[in-house]
Amino acid sequence: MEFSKEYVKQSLNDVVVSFVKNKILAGEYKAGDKIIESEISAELDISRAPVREALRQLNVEGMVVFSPRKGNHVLDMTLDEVIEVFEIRSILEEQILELLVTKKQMTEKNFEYLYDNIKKMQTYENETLQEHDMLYWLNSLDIQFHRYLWQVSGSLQRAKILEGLFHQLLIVMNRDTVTLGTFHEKAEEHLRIIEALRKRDLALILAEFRRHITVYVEALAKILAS
Amino acid sequence: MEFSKEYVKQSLNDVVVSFVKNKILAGEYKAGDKIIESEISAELDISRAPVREALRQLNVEGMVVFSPRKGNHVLDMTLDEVIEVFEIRSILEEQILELLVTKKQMTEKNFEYLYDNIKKMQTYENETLQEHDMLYWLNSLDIQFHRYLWQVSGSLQRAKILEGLFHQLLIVMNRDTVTLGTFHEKAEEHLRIIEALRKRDLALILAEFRRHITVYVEALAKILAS
DNA sequence: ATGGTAGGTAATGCATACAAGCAAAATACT
DNA sequence: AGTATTTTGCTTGTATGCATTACCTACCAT
Repeated sequence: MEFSKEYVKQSLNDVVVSFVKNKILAGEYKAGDKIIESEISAELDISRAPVREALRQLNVEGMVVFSPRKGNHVLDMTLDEVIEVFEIRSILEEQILELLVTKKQMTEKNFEYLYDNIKKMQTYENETLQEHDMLYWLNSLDIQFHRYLWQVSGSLQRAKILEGLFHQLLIVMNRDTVTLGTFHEKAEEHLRIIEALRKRDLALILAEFRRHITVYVEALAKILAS
Repeated sequence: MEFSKEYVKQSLNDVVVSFVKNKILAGEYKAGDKIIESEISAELDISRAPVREALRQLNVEGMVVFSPRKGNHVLDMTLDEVIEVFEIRSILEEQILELLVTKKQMTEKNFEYLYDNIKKMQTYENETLQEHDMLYWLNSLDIQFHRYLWQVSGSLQRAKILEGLFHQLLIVMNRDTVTLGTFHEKAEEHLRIIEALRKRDLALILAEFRRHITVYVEALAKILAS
């Protein structure tokens, strides 16, 4: 992932968007939780104006549900809705993987970034973090892995849509309890996708990706069944 | 399309969103045009607060580009970007058509609505409207046709995404001059899709839909080449 | 003539104050 | 005691004013 070297002052709007997204990654905002404008503005010591704009943005991206004058909430979904989101995410990310084989080929440097990402996820138990921070760290690695592929493909529009869908699924994933156990397998699945990408075997790539997705769906189905 | 009978007071935010979308349909906002908050708030005689929120929403949906402190603009796209949007729109709408064959089958009433929509589009030359109003009327019929299919399929998430993509393409379509001549063919293409849907022949449906899309892409390519 | 600087203008970014609506607690009435 | 009604508080909706920044223009200096 390339970053501009120049310092870009980000608006308070962006600060709030990142703030909320990070809380979702950390499992701090769970499905159905209230999101009160004044609480966020107080916590960040800013006014409600930028908070409102950020929440509107998160609403359009699907993570926040508006209930005018009643109180806004974190998204909650039924299993059917989750499956719909997965279908959309799958097809878009499959198109991206196809692009990475046909048009925008991965460089050696790109592969190095991804191997490094996977390695970090595999060795997470060595870290001495609290469960809460650990969840945030692992989810960050997970989204960085996918986001990197989106970036390299050059498909900004798809990346923008996937950004929202990914967080929607994350909210449901952290619905009740926190399950850290699955990340080892997740790293393994990521590795298989990358090695298929290296072989530039589209059928294999898609097969590995679909397996990756299927594992996720089934985990979510189990969570929502309880 | 079913509407609630109860009167629902819509927020000023929604008013502004509709206002801008309608201007896009009417070809009044063209690619790259400035969108100034204070102008809209003055025209609608409201404050800037709800206008800002609406523009933020339209920004996330892709129709408005923010340039902090420089002045916000209507989207503008290169041909490559247009093609990317089309690829996303195509795959999502194809999934919807598939749903309409496999899961949510169209009722006779649904078909009637669509036939009526097509009929209105075919007979547009009888109307005694200004060119400006005519464009708005025809584009409204066009989006209503597609939106209806999205609604019937029950895929709210896809509908939400497609809503933005559709308007993005419309902006490019009305880029320079207004071309009303193509709507006759468009109505014809819509009709062919519907008749394929009636036969519940998925391969035929997708073939007709892709033809519909291809015609559109080529028209846009011609516009952007000039 | 050219380049740079200062000031004015126009647009968005943010803060604050007040209005409006909904829900639940508190009160009054039967 | 139970039900209707009032009240209060919480949360979002909207308006307004000031702050900040980018651009444009004019002017001065080289």
